[in-house]
Amino acid sequence: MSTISDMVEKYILNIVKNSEDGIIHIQRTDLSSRFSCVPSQINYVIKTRFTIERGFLVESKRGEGGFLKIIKIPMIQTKIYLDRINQGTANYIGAEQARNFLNRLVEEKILCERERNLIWQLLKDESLPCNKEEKGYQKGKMLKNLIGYIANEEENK
Amino acid sequence: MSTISDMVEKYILNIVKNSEDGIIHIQRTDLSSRFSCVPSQINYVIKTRFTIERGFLVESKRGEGGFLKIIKIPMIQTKIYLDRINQGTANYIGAEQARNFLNRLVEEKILCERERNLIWQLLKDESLPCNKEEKGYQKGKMLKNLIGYIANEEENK
DNA sequence: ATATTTCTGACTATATTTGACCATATAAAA
DNA sequence: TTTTATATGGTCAAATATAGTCAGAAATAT
Repeated sequence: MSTISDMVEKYILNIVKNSEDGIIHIQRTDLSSRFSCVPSQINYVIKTRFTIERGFLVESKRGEGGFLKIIKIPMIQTKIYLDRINQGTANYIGAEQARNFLNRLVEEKILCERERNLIWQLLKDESLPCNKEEKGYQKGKMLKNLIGYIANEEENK
Repeated sequence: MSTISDMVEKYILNIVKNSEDGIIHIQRTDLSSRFSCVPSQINYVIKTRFTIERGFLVESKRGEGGFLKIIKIPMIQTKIYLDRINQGTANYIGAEQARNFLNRLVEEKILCERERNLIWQLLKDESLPCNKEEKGYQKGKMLKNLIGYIANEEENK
């Protein structure tokens, strides 16, 4: 009882698994023709299965020579970090919460002070020209991606 | 998976790298025949890859003995550079522009690679859950705050 | 019966490639 | 010296090749 999306997921996972460094390049059109589905279904699979929560980062490029780049990051570490900031609402992060989280990363020597300060310049509310509600989601998203990156870095040591 | 434009870019970069002073003269027609493309594609490569954000200036001359002169901008004093960039930093910043800018700061040794990578996690479009228009202004705002911070880093100590 | 997940397609966004037409510098001819 | 021919490079819009978004239909699970 496997859907097309499940099969596409397995197919991609397999390629990632057989790759040297957990980084692969594939083409959306190739996948969609391989599985006889519309191209946008590949986006659906990416969006629902290759998330930061599941330990993946995805980048892409359009036009001639376009591709999907899928990057595997270790989920366990990601999860630990995600759990730490996810006290309360899942995706919404307040300013205070964000600062506390960064400070904790400094305490744990995951970031140095300068790194924290630089990051804060982008994360602080004054850098986000939108309403309070949106600011919260932006901070959430930004921190999640930061976490994904850091977790990946740890792995590669 | 490399486009013609990518190859032309690499070819030129290599010549620049092997030059004494980072200044080279090449001919548009030579490049286009070498890579079997139309001459205007060389202009495309120049326009998209040899930008000021990436640290290049390009001059040219037409007619008999014409050429493209590609200049790798040498290191400038940190503060002057930041001020110039800050002046030139529009309110609206595209993703490519942002990345080029960060890379430039790394080249100038204003940021180290890790700092750039961390910052990119917050600045990239995937971290900004809003429409394209807003993303541009957010990146502009974030970069300005980042620059402001770096420019005053000494005094803030 | 309703909620959730999956699938589809029309429309959008972006990167690259191509070609027709334009601009300018130098050399040759008048 | 002025005009004309030749040799470069520049611009811009259209064609092509990818990928992304979103809303609604269809299928599946609860």
